[in-house]
Amino acid sequence: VSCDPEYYKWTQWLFRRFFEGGIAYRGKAIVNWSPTLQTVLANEQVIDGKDERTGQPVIQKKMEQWFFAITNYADELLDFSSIDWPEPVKAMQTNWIGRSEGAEVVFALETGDEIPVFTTRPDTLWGATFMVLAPEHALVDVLTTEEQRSTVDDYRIAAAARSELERMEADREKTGVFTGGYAINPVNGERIPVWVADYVLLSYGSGAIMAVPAHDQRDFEFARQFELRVVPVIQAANADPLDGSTMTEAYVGPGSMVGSGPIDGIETRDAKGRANPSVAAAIDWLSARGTGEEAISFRMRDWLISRQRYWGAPIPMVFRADGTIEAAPDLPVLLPEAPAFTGGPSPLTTDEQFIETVDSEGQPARRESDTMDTFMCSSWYPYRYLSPHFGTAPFDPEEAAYWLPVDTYTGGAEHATMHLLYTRFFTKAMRDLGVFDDAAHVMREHDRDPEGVFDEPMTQSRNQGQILGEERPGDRLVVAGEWLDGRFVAESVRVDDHAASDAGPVVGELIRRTERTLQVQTVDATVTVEVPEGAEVEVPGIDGVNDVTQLRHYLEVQRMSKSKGNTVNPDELVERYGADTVRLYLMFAFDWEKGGPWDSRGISGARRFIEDVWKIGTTAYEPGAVSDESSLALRRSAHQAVTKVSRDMEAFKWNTAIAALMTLRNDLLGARRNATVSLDAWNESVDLLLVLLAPIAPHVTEEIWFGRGSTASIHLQAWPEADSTVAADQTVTLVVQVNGKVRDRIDVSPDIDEDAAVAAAMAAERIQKWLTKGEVRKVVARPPNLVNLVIN
RNA sequence: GCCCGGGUGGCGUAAUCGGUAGACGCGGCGGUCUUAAACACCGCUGUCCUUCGGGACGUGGGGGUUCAAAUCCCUCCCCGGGCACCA
Repeated sequence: VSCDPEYYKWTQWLFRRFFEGGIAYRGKAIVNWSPTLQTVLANEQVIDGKDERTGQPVIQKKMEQWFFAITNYADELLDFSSIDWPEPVKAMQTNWIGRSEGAEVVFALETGDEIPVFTTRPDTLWGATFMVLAPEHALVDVLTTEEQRSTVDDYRIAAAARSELERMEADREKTGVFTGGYAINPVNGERIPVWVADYVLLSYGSGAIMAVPAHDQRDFEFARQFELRVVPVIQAANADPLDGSTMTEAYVGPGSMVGSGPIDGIETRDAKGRANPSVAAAIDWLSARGTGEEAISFRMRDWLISRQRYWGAPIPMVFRADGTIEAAPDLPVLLPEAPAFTGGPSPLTTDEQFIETVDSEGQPARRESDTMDTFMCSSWYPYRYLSPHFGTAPFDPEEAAYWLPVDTYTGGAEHATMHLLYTRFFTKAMRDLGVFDDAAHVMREHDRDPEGVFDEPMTQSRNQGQILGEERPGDRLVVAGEWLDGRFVAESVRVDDHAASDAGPVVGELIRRTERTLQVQTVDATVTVEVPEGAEVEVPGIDGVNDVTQLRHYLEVQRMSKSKGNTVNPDELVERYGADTVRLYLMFAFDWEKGGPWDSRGISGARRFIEDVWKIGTTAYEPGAVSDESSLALRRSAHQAVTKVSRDMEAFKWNTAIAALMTLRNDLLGARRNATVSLDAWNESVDLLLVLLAPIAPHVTEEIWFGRGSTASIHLQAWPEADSTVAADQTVTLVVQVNGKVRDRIDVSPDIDEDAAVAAAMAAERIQKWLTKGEVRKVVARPPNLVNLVIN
């Protein structure tokens, strides 16, 4: 329970370690502020300019906050080589981290200042015809001439007022203003104008760019908007030379460098970074001259963990009277129990009892009133599970040495760039700050190598899909009434699933209902039907006076939500079918990693299966005329099920594991009918069915298990291993193809050799007529499964 | 626009290495039981043609490689998810 002080004491303890180790720091930055939630949010928690919880817009605000230096780990976080995680999650994290290779190039200003610029295309420097700074860039003030001052100030104020949402609007026309200042292009000494525009973001790179309009679409649009020079420096093969004054879009593609001094003629490709010859040449040339160097830039920002909220663990820091900051000496720093909630700012900011404290020297000081992002608590909880009441550290090193890392972790893919990224970072930071040192020591004492054990929190991860709402057709309505101004005003509405389309003036499926207005899909149109109070509504099967609210409208397949009325209540299902049936159906009816729409009809098959297992396991079996052959056949089925279920469970293929168990069920029912199976074979097969099913249907299998005379729980039984001799097929089907098409199937021994297989194929009854149609030119034999005869 | 998934019967899905397409289940059809219905049980169920022997077609579309393609290659279309003025 992460809100319990026994837990968050250790969250705070970890924060303190992070602070002492330089991972946690206080910084001033432009951050996401949610006016709705009255708090700042991490970048990861802002989606399309809106907060991920309530979907309300977020604004940008400059504030001093606590950050974690997750960017220190950017490169290591890109390395997934030691873990088995889903491709989409790895791709999302990779994109989120956003590594770009390029160069940092320093532009000198006429004021004497310098502006470093990050670019992935240093080879196009000779085509840089202007510079652009983000509106918030510190040097804008310095650069702006008196003439341009008011224009620039107005633009910056307007940019600040613009929400993140507006700034991101696609296809927005480029805006910007000239500062009046100039920079010197370091490669050719050219004087280029410096502009301010909000398409340049302060948060990425250095907040300033060199603009190469000929070869960057955004710069091109800006150049055309403000009539700036366009100078091409890439010549595509077999094409006319580009003309900067007539180009209609930027050229981004391969070719060779032109008008670029020392790198003229060098090939340029689509490759990134040094893999592109022109980029490599430019970096080398810049480094040699000291005007630039190779550089890597990341899209990911440091993790902002301050929250102006009541809940969450208080950040255990103290502001001292002399302006310095230190860690709170005693942990936990408890949340006050009952602060005054005003609906405004966090109640902690006004709780003087909480705020007032003393520093490590006993001098009056003030507490940090912000709490930590709750993702902080979830970043390390698997470690607390090891020893939830351990008193002297976040976890018991003995347990950590034994268990870590987590073998398998499952959850939704929506956590890809939040929880699953944070927890990887957290583990790496904990490792580097020595939090796992004691556990590593224990491992060495037991002659185990701790190398790499604490690099990643979870070795294997899988994402489950989502069960969506069930599709449902709307009621078929027959509406009588009259047309009035394009609407149909009803006198009566009747539900009739079989009504002919000419059974009334408006007949069709109810698609939507809002209050007393119906959308009815007729054969050729969607009709809006107004149902006045007092109009007659008739719903067969519902007694008494009916009302429009009893009409059922169409439900499309989409996420379950109360407001859409498409939820399925698991408690009701468990009540009706039993927990084992519901669980089994959920595991059987979908590809676990994919999910899909709920189908209420299918659950009967799961229920039937459980009932069959019950009958098989609880009704005495009485063998009749026993044959070794059928006894072995049943045992084979059971042992093959062991193989399939074991393999499928490891692969999270619950649906096919259950299908294999259903096949065994079918064989057991058949065996009981024929009664030719020995009692031993029957009992062995039933026991295997129960043990294999136990993880999926734990209650019913346990009850049957004890009923069959066992004294120990089925869940304590060893996982069965298949006997490969028993599981081996006695005969296999040899497929005989003619020109790749299946023409016959014959039963053969599994160890048939190639010659015998071909001979059997040539002798197969249904092959004879094909043999008369031509000569056998070629034979492909894959005994014991297939023989293909090529005839023409 | 870029990056990931995915597209197979009426439906959910299956097919481990390029080798029997459709396992398992739902639904549907036929039958047994029943006064009847439900339940249960048995059989059939990709599409089309058929002289009932069988034949043709079939895994989003088109093209290719191969004795053989749901599976590999090229190309296009559609659906879901993520990112996106990231220099």
